[in-house]
Amino acid sequence: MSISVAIVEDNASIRDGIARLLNATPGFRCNQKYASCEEALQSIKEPLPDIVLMDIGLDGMSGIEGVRRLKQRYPNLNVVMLTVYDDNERIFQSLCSGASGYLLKNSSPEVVMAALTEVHRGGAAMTPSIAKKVLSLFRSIAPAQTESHNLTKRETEILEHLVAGSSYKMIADALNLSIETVHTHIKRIYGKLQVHSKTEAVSKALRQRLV
Amino acid sequence: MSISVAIVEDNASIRDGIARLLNATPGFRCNQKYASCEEALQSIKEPLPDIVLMDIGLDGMSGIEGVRRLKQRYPNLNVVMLTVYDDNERIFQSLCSGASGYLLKNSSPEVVMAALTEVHRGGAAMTPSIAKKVLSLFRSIAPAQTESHNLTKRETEILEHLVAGSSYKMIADALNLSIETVHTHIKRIYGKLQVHSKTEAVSKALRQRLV
DNA sequence: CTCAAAATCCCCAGAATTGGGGATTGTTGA
DNA sequence: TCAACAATCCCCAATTCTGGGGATTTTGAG
Repeated sequence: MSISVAIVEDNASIRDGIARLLNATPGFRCNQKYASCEEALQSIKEPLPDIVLMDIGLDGMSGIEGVRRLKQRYPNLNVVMLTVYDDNERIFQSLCSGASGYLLKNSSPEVVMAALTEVHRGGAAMTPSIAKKVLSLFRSIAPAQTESHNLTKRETEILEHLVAGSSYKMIADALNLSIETVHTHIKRIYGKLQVHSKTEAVSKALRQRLV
Repeated sequence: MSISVAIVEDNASIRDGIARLLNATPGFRCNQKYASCEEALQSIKEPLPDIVLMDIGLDGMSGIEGVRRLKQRYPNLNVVMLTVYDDNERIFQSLCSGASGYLLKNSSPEVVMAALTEVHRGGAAMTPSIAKKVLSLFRSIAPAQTESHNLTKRETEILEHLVAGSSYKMIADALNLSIETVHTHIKRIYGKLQVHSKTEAVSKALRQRLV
């Protein structure tokens, strides 16, 4: 079965050009074309396309807001941005809004097709220059790593359950342990993390990426 | 001028195989091979290779620590991870340590070559499945989106104290409230966040960047 | 001004957590 | 082989949370 692609793009000639290209390429088809996010949000329906190609610089709602709303309504829908913008802010917003890919309009048709194929397989796609910026953004917002508290395997496991919000009893049931054993492990965890409550432990665990 | 590549890889047959492949491919050359990070850090020198291909699962110093030290000494050196691991933690650590790419060992030679070319051009390279995980990690550490749970100002304030690990009594003291007031606020917070304990609330708050 | 929302306070009872004690059984590295 | 450590389990008492009820006062937007 070929990959069905929907296009959201205000420039009619670009829109039709991409659609024609897709329909002329074995393995792809395009039967949904929209000139705006509003139109897409209103008209798109089951059966959903496999992938939505989304422009950013649209009249009315921007493509970034568009992908946010599309993903909200259809969380499993794959949206790939296809745009001329390569500034950090737009990349950042798009990816945070749930886009599965970010391509620049100067990409060759082969690159776009390859990207669509990869996304359809469950991956994500970016042009290398975008990937570079993503990595840079990634480092800029990454929390600092801290020293190891050398928790044992069991302790780490129990800490994960704490983060999930489980009570002593729930953890005991899940791991087939006595509540007292869970109690003991948690006492040791508190000692190693230097905390005195579940909330503190959870907070520390999440902030320091212990889980 | 061809792209010069150094290899850090403990398995001799893989190491020599990649080197042979590179030297047999027009546009690439490989004249630096190391079996460990220690060896690479000691022997690598000007003129630096254009790119270092780094394994992760090495004897002695891991490739992640290796890229950190290499980038520390040569900030402009490009390092690409080539590994069998695809867990979030190793990806995260590698990229934060300064890697310009992350490839899986099951990638075809063509993909590896293409990635090296892109990195040499100043981009970054990832296999699509890795890119997917990077985007997911990206979202997980991205700064706040605004109030989706419409907590009031007071409720948010109290949630912050919960995240800090405070007890009802400590919060009451800090905000000059009665414990019962804190109790009431927390009951409302639980309702809005759809949780039933402090740990769950803290976990949700941190994961969704509500604080 | 007026009304709804926010913020404040109170009681109760069952459940859960915390911090002290202990103890036994494996595993494992020196 | 033996000590250190991980993992398991138990008791007790004090404290803290959670989930129901209520209630009153402040505040802010229309």
